[in-house]
Amino acid sequence: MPELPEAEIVRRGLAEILAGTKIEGLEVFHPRTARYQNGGSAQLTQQLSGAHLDAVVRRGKFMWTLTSNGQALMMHLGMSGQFRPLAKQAGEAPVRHERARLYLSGGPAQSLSFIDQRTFGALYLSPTANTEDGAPAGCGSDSLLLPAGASHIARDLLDPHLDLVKVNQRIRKSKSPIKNVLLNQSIISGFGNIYADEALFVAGVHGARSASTLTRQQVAQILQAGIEIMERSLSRGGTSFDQLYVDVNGSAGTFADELLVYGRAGQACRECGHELSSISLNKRSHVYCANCQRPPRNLK
DNA sequence: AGCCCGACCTGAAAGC
DNA sequence: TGCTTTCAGGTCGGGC
Repeated sequence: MPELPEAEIVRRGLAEILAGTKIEGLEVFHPRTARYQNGGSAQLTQQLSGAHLDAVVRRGKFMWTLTSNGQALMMHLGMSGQFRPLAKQAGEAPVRHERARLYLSGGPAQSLSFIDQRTFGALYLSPTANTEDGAPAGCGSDSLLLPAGASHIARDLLDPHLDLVKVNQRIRKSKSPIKNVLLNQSIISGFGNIYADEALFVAGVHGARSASTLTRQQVAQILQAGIEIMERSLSRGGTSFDQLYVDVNGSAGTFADELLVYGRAGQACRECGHELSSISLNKRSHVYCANCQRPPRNLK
C-alpha cells in the first residue's frame, strides 16, 4: 500500500528510467487506468506519443513528469500500482495486471509497464501552473510548475517548503478526529493508513480525538513523528505489507517489521505490553494502544 | 466551505 | 470441500 515513502522510492526509480527520454508509443490495456484523462485512453496515447519527458516530481503520493507538449503526465500508484521496465516489444501480450505500457527511447529502458492489480492507480495528462507560494512544486525538480491534478494536494511532511506552523494551526481548526485530518491530503499530504497510525502511536494520541482539542505541542509531536517514521521507512525501502508494493526493480521494502501498531491488533504493545486494540474510524481500521493513547471519553 | 460517506476494484481470508 | 461474504485502502464526487 504505497504511501509517501513508497511513492518516493518509486519516484527515484522512475526518474532514472524516464527523465530525458522520448515516448515512442503507448498502449493502454485497461480503460480505468485512463479514467481521469479527457478523451480517455485514445487521447492519452495520441498526446503522449512523441513527447519528451523531464524530471520526475512527487508531492505526497502524487507523481508527475513535465512533457514537451506543456502538460504533466500524472502517475498515481493508487493501492497497488507498480512501474516495471520489463523490456516488452510493441504488440506483446500484457502480463498479469499490466494496465498500460510506455515505449521509450533515449534512456536505459525500452519499455515501462504499469502493473496495477486493483486499478486504483491512474495515468493522465494535466495542465500546469506555477505554485502559489513561489517554491518548487515538489520533490525531484526545482520547477514551480504544479499540475492542476495535484493543485489540491498540500505539501508533504518531507517537503522543505512545508510550513509546519501553518499546518499545525490548520489541523487544530478541525473538529474532526485527528486521524481523519491526517488522511486529508489537502491539509497535509503523504499519510496513508499505516503511517497515520504509527505517528499517532509515537505521539501518544488516540486517532479519534478531535483535532481541535489537541495542543500545539501534541500536533507538533504527531507531525515530527510522521517525519521521522517516513524518513526511517525511506531508508529501509518502504513498507511492503503484501505483494502490492515493490520498487521499479520488483524489490519489496523491509520497514514492515518495524511497525509498532499497524497490522498488530491483538498483539502486545511494544512500549507497555498492553494488548493493542482496533476500531473503525472514517471507514478505516485504527490500531492503537489504549494504555499509551488515551481514547476520548465519547469513544463508542 | 467543510466534512462524511459511498463507490470503485481485486484477491486473500474468513465464514458457513 | 466449495461457495459466499468480508475485508483491505487512496481518491473522487455527491450530498448535506
